[in-house]
Amino acid sequence: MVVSSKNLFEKFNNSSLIVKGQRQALEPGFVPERLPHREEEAEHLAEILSPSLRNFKPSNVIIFGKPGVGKTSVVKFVENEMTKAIQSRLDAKIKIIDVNCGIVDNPYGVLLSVGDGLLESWEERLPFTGWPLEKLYNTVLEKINTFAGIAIIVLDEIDKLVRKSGDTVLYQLLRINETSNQGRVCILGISNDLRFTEYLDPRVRSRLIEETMVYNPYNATQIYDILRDRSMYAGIADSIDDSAMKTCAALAAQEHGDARRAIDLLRIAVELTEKGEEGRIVEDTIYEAKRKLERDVVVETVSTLPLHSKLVLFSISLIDEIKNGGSSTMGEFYDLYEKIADRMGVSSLTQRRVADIIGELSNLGLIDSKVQSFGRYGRTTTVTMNYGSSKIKDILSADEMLSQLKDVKPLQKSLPVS
DNA sequence: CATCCACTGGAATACCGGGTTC
DNA sequence: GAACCCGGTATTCCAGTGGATG
Repeated sequence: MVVSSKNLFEKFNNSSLIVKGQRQALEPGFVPERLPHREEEAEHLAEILSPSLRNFKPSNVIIFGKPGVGKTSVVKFVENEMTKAIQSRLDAKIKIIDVNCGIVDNPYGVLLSVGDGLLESWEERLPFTGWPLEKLYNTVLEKINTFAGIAIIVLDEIDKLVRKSGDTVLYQLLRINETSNQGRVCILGISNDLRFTEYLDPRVRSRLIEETMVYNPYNATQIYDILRDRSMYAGIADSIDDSAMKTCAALAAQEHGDARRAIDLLRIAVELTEKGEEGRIVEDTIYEAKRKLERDVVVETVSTLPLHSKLVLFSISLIDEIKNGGSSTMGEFYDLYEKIADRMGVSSLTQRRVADIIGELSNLGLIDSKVQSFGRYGRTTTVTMNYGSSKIKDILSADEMLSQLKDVKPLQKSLPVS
């Protein structure tokens, strides 16, 4: 091995030749100073929330829109602006509490986040489990009362919360305004799913949804503008071909106008270029970035799967291999899965549970599954692989526990001829 | 239109981390 | 600090259901 006399970090240290500005501008969480094609939405939201500056409770709002259409960005942007506005008015008592329901999706967690968001000092943090829900709720209520201002609770991915835990937390939060004589809460929900309100109790629905906003997907031109903006912030504008930027925008526009994906692509293209020699982002770099992104997503999702999901996926890929891309039925891969689990010395899950795992894998896009009826011969789910089974097996083999299965072959006789 | 297999929704159970009480 | 309470999560258990084919 050649050991250079230079410091090990030298080659990473000298800043990129491509990124001459803020690198964060290419990261998912970045909130720019202006939001191309979302100015009106930001203004509208600010208008809805503005009563809080005069100590009135604003209407509750729900923002709908597909992923990557700027919902969260607009909200974060307005939050920042509002924080600035509060600083110049000492009389306004406002707290903004962010809850990401994609992560915190149970009643206890949501109430806890609200309670912690109202804290004045670090010491009074609430226990993250253990208390009866009622006690937690009363504590939160008390805190809101002593705060005696307006708490704007931002529930990102509110649809996930409702789907998983129902609407009781929302009911409780809304009830604060009737019980509390001092503080007020305003709920700002962000949802990917237009229909989640169907799961709500009518009383909750009418009180929660006082205002709605629907953000439409961006088209290619709009994404192009966003990308140009971001490349300015990042200082990469001179290093990227216009055609590459257009391609990037076009690819993302095809996927429901998802600006986040466009920015992801751009970021990866930048990273690829930094490692390569050309020093310029061209159209091909974007396509290469796209392939890398897709590959990474599959590797990431497969390798972070829980053990039993991996085993199920493994069985499916084995059968897929034997049948040369054919589909397999519940009976087939469940038998195989049981054998594999047995060989590994772990107790197998029931078929019921495996049926759910199939649903999860299918949601992740790793497999396709559909229920098929064979008349007299009953009903079953058949699944097909979405990615090459050898590729999936490779990723799975990276798992220590599974590497020993590399050479497992299902017995031919266990597979009925289809 | 009966029949067959397993899909599917919900109740039940087990276990976990953590607080509370005595 | 043992025994118990609490809510969350994962899984199992059970029973009702679906739907095309023969």
